[in-house]
Amino acid sequence: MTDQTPSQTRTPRVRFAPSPTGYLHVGGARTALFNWLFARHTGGTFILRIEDTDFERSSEAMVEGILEGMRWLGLDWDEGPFFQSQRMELYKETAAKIVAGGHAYPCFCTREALEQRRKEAAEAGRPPMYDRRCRRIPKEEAEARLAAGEAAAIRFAVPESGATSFDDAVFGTVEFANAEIEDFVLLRSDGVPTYHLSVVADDLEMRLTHVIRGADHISNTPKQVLQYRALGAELPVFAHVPLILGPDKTRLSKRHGATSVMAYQEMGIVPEAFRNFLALLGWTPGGLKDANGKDRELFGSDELTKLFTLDGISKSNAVFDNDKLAWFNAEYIRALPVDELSRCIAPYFAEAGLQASPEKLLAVTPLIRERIQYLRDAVSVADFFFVDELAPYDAADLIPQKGDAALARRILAHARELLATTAFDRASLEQALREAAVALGVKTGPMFQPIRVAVCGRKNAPPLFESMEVLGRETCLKRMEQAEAKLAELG
RNA sequence: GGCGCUAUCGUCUAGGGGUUAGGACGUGAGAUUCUCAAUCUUAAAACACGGGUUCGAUUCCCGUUAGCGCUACCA
Repeated sequence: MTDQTPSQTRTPRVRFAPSPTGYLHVGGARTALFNWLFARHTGGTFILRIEDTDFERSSEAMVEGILEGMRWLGLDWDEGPFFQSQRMELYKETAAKIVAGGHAYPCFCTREALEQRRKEAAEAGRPPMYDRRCRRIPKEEAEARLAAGEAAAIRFAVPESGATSFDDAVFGTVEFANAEIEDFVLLRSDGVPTYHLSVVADDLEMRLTHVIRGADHISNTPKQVLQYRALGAELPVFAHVPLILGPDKTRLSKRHGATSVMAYQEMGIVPEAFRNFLALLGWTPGGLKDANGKDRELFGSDELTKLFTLDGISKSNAVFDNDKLAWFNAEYIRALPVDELSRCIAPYFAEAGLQASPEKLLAVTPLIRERIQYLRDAVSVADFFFVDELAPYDAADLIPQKGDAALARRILAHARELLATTAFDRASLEQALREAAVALGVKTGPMFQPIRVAVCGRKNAPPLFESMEVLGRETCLKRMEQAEAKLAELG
């Protein structure tokens, strides 16, 4: 049976509840994004809750890492961060309520005994479920043992027959036979709640209307539904989001490369691009065509929040495609105003140890913005603007066609003379050098290559005249002389 | 193994009982061009398989297969 709840009619309250056992990873980021988009779309509340009940694996550094990732992505939360480690009383009270209702019981089995039995079951080919032996201990006996100080975990008493189901906003009705659900632990013998208890207690206490989370939680959901029922509480709307996979179609993990959100920041992904990309991984806005009748994919945050609904979420897992992310990123980079882009790339030059004044960077930015996919690429594309000495390059690159070194020499010598006197703006430079090409009887392609290599130190570079203008007469002449010397060496 | 979920180009996806199965990324070709990029044009590229239901299934149903998830006193 399925509980229909008024959850969908109340002002939505949703949450992102990561456990700080690692940095904010791509999958978590998308879950957070979906919750955030949903909250912003509906005018609801987005809550951040840190699930740090696993003290061994949780750390403060990871909490900070997660918050950093959230901030970078621009996913601002309205309440929290709340820490489960600070809400222990709530969980104990909730467990006590469930016990009082007769839906849970103390279990005196030790971890070791449990493990042993599981092993035996595995060997015997039996399902490794808890055998519910402590459920049969008479109440008085159990209380006596508790009173005597015997350690006990609290287990939920799952109905032995029937089925538990829920209506998922993405997957529809999902049903599990109760016989398949084991008597899971609510409270460990040291009094620390398990995930199963703490989510339910918190989701209830925080009055969440929707639980949007990874599809890996589908099988946990009946355990939670059972608790809602035991507590006489109404169910939130569950919406399970398909998982993000690596290129080999296994769940995305470290061995697929960058998996931490901040690694993408370091590569020079812009947050808007990442959001756009992530949003479209497992979700599509309904039937949006551009002027040419093609499906649109570029959506800014405002548009994303306007468009986002749960029923656009797909059911199948999605492979994380770096190439597509790079494309989104390049699109966003090109759409950025020049001054903003130049501020965005500045840190990468500093990191590379290059002195890049804001003024010069601003002049360089329009020359490279169509040539980078990641912000970080700016350094490798534009470093020659900011170095005193060009990195060594192959002198052979100076020679335009079929080893005609003499031609290269003539071009460079002629151009150098010209550049000593012509006005150093792009238009004048272009005019002068084009005329020179005619004078030398050389096509523009071969004409410009030696100059480009001499001035930029590479065969592929931003537009020549604009680059020379930024570089300035002095630098250009110096570099051309050096190139001529290199050519001479070559013989 | 058990349980659950899923299945359209290489990838993200649209579509839906009768379509030339649409778009995007990537890839190939061409155009443009001072190189590279950007841009434009263009090409190749998919309904996992087998049974039903139906006049007709890629679409609905069942099964198979595959993938993924869960199977802890982790979350």
